[in-house]
Amino acid sequence: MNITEFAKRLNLSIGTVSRALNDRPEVSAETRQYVLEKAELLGFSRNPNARHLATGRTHLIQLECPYNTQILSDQYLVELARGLETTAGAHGFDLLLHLGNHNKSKADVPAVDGLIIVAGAETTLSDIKSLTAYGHTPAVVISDTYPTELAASTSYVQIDVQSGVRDALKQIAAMGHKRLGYIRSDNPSDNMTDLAAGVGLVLTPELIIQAGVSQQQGYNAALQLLNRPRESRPTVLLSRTDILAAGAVQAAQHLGLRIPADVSIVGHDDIDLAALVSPPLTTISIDLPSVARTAMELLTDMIAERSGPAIRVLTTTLIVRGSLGRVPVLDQR
Amino acid sequence: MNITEFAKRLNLSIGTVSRALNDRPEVSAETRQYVLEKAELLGFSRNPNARHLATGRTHLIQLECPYNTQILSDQYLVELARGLETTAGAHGFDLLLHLGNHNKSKADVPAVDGLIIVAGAETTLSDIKSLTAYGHTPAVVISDTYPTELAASTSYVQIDVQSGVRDALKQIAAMGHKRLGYIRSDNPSDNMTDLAAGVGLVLTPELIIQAGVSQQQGYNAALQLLNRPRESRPTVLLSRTDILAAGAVQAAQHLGLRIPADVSIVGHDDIDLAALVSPPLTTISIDLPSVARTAMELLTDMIAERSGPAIRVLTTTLIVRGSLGRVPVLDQR
DNA sequence: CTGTTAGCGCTTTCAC
DNA sequence: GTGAAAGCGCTAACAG
Repeated sequence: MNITEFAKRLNLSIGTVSRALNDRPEVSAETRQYVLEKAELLGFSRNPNARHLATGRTHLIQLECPYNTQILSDQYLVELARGLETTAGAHGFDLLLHLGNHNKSKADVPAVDGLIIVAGAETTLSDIKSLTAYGHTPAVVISDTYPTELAASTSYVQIDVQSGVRDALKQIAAMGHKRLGYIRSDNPSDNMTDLAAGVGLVLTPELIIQAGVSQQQGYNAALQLLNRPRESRPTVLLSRTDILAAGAVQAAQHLGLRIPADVSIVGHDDIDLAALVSPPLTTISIDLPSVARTAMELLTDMIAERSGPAIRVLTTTLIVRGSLGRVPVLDQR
Repeated sequence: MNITEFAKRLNLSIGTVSRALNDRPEVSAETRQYVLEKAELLGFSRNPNARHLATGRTHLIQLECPYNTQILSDQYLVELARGLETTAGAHGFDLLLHLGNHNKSKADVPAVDGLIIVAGAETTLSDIKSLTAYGHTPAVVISDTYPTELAASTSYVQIDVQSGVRDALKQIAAMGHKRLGYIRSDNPSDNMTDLAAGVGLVLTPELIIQAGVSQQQGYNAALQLLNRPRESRPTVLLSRTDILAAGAVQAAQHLGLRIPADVSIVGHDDIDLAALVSPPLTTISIDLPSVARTAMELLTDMIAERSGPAIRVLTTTLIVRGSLGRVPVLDQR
């Protein structure tokens, strides 16, 4: 049944029915009530496609993820998606999922009101431009690096990883550690050495391992670091993600090292897994619900043209759990 | 720019342009080529909403997940979603994500061509009916239980958990185990006791624990089972999910039990995690890519009206890894 | 093979 | 406060 037939049954014009259904102020309360009741009764609901065409809005937001990226463990992704969906729902939007594993022809881009782009290490400005049809579709990019150039109609939620890392390093130094190992993912652009130096820790190149994404890769990297001779073996490992850290925990255990008595391990992201590993991971927490909320609010504001593009920086914080302890006595200098 | 203006610039009628863009056979090759080139050049692309209204199709498939369900670890969900998206993409469909954590008013259901419903323990037939608008929208339900009643226009991909469980139990029995512990999730309807009996294993009620979903819950359940007096302590634990099994592994290790020398552990689902735990989990594998492919093909066939609702049963298979071994000598009878 | 035109089902002016 | 009618931008049936 379409609105014409429905209106006919109610002896009303389609205009009135439409206004009632859209909660417009011009209809009398009784009429609105009557229309709503009848719609329920007769099982009438409007054709979304027709509304989309008439209004130019679909209430759809596309979540665009890179296919394989370091920070995105599956848990991270799901936790973020849940947060986004909740906020989106509160604003009347639905989430369209693009995991980035298929190359669509530019022709049949779905009609979305906006995009949330989760940036990976390889996401370029030109990717963003083509996704947003050169700024025609409002978008929010979630990234851990500061945007070098701003695209039109594109906001940024920048996750300031440094803030939490700095806290972690401070804490690590306070615990007496001198030799830090760093298991990093694929992102080449971080200045961990400088940050470490800032708290008096020396991070030499041999103690930095480019690991990747998976727990297995974290395991291998940690093995390599922990198999060094005792006097140059790091007493604490910092990992770019919790998944890598979980692998590091396994590696330590396989080598018969106790955590944190023999070696401390610090993760990053604070996904659910972090608290479940044993010992639970001290980790640098990204407040994902708050990332999701911020991103979605920037986006809905732009869609509603309440405001233009903006940049929000969210800091990360250290969550202290059992995997970080004092430096072993033997390694105190 | 809309199709009218675009056609005008090409000195063609909108009909011809539309046919060329839709790859219809009635246009000459040169015209089609010309239209395609010009579209690219002038940056013209059709308004999806107008197409949706005119064709009655959106090329959108809604992925409906229960909010919190036992089988669905985040990894399981993402692996399934990736598979679905790949197959959907190959058929020209996009995926709309509904994680089920917001209650939408029935009024603004998005316009989708079909649904994939991941059934949880609490998903009822009436849930399915309301999601599909009482069979008006084609749907495929992915479930591990056999549907009691069929909804109209609704196909089923049933994951036959029993097949793999039977294999696992056979293998467990062959390894000499007598006392089996079972860590189950929230789904009350399984006949593990009967299945165990089928291979000569006795599964008494005390050795079945209703755990839940999380790794922590698996840990607790395993602790409870493994803390029993030696002569009644199970020598092998079977878990309903890999996440629970991962918790069980932790519990065993905390109790100083070696896996599999002192206790064997078997998981379920074969998510990526299973191979990464140490020792890697023997687990009952659900071939998620194949679940995804089957579901999506059933759905696209129904959408295209190539075929009606159907039921496909996919079996599970045992993947043998390090966490399952022979029964300890002391426990041989 | 191409042009013309009638819908698709709604929203939204514009009258009254 | 309500009705009538003009779009929204496309597809597809119908002529030619």
